[in-house]
Amino acid sequence: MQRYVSLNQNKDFLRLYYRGKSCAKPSVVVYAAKNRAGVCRIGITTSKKIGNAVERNRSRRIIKAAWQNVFRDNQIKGNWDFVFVARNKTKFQKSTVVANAIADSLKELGIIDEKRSD
RNA sequence: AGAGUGAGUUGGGCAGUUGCGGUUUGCUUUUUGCAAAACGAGGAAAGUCCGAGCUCCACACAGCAGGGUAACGGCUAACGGCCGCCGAGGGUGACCUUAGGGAAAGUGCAACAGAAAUAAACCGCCUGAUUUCAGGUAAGGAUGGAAAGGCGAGGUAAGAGCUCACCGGCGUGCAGGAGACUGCACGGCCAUGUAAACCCUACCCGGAGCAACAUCAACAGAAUUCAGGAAUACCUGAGCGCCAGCUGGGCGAAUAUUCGAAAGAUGGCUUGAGCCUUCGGGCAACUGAAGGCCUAGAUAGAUAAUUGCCUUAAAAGACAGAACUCGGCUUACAGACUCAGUCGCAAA
RNA sequence: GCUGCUAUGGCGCAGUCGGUAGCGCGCAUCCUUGGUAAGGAUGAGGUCACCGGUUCAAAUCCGGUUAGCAGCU
Repeated sequence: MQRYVSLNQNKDFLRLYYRGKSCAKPSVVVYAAKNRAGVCRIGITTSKKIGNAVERNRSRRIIKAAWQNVFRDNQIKGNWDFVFVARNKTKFQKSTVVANAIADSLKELGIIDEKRSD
């Protein structure tokens, strides 16, 4: 299993916000777009509205753990860039809840198959 | 048992599964990848309010300007910090608070009210004159935060430190103390408040900050001047750039420097005024010796997710995330625990 | 991470060597007009971001807190 590759350029985030497909859930917002990098890359946004540094770090870790569960349990067609935006509820939720939310979002966007996500 | 005071500790633990960060070791070996091991956020990491180390700017210089501190003695690398102690204020008490030099060097300000605000006569009182006034007087009234030291007695035409006792303040002398200061005696009777207003006195401070700075890579542009003497090299004068503000003074010039543009890699980056234990010195802050230990170094940013058990009356919950590093201060903080004083009540 | 600046009526701003806080636009009422706009008159609206200190007295001086904004490779 390969570790995640993170997005760190502001232009990558802007590209997903303007060009990518999006799906909003109460716990997390997902943006997705295809890339040519050969791997799947993710970026996590935690704004100052979430809270102080501890709460932002907490949200980031929960999303990262949820993404690792989704990436392990599902087959992703092609290479995509993802941006996950934390919301106010994220820091109070378990990572399993957030993982279900991400999986549902990716199904709606047609990135993963319905069958494999049991 | 109750109320209250001070000081300190802690800030969940254990195990399983899936994962993360740099380090070390081994295998593979151009990078890289794989495996194993131990380690991996705080008491405030926060605010950035002080003080230092470190780096660059003349290994940093002088004067002015500017800023800071403020009883006294000590501790410290240093400090605006800490300890002790003095004065003042508060509390029945344990104890707490305290930017606490100088207003007799000078200047400014003191609104409104009040007759008058640093200088005195509005009412009143007394004397002369006789209803216009002149003089004396700070006892009493009224205003104010503050009204000419307070209060009592003598004294006087009425009054007044005019005189006296006590208290307060100032000065001098003596005694005690390391000193601030305290106690006693004597003297004269004067001094509003404000210095977190300017200021004076004493002491301290050069500037900027790890996004500093160094090396490598990359880079399209601009500037590096003029005069005189001389030998292209040097000297003199002016200019330019840098040296936190001004003045002096200093430094600089072609594989170099400065400005601009671009923003990438590596170092700086963790062994340090370090931590623990024992013994010694000191009332204490702190310090000396011996022994032991190595305890985060990321660069969009690593400590997570999930399950079970323990602790708890119950629920793992408060405040909160290192970013060059230390010493403090301030602010935020659920719960739990320890120690030492105090007060009144009851009982013995 | 570091360095600065700001907070005053609904909005934009004065006032900061202390002495009872104002201006413009906006708002309300009245006048003017057949009616409206413009104009004129009157009025309301303020914990001077918050907490403490100095002072007789603080928007102002001093310390702390909160929020917002700007700059630095």
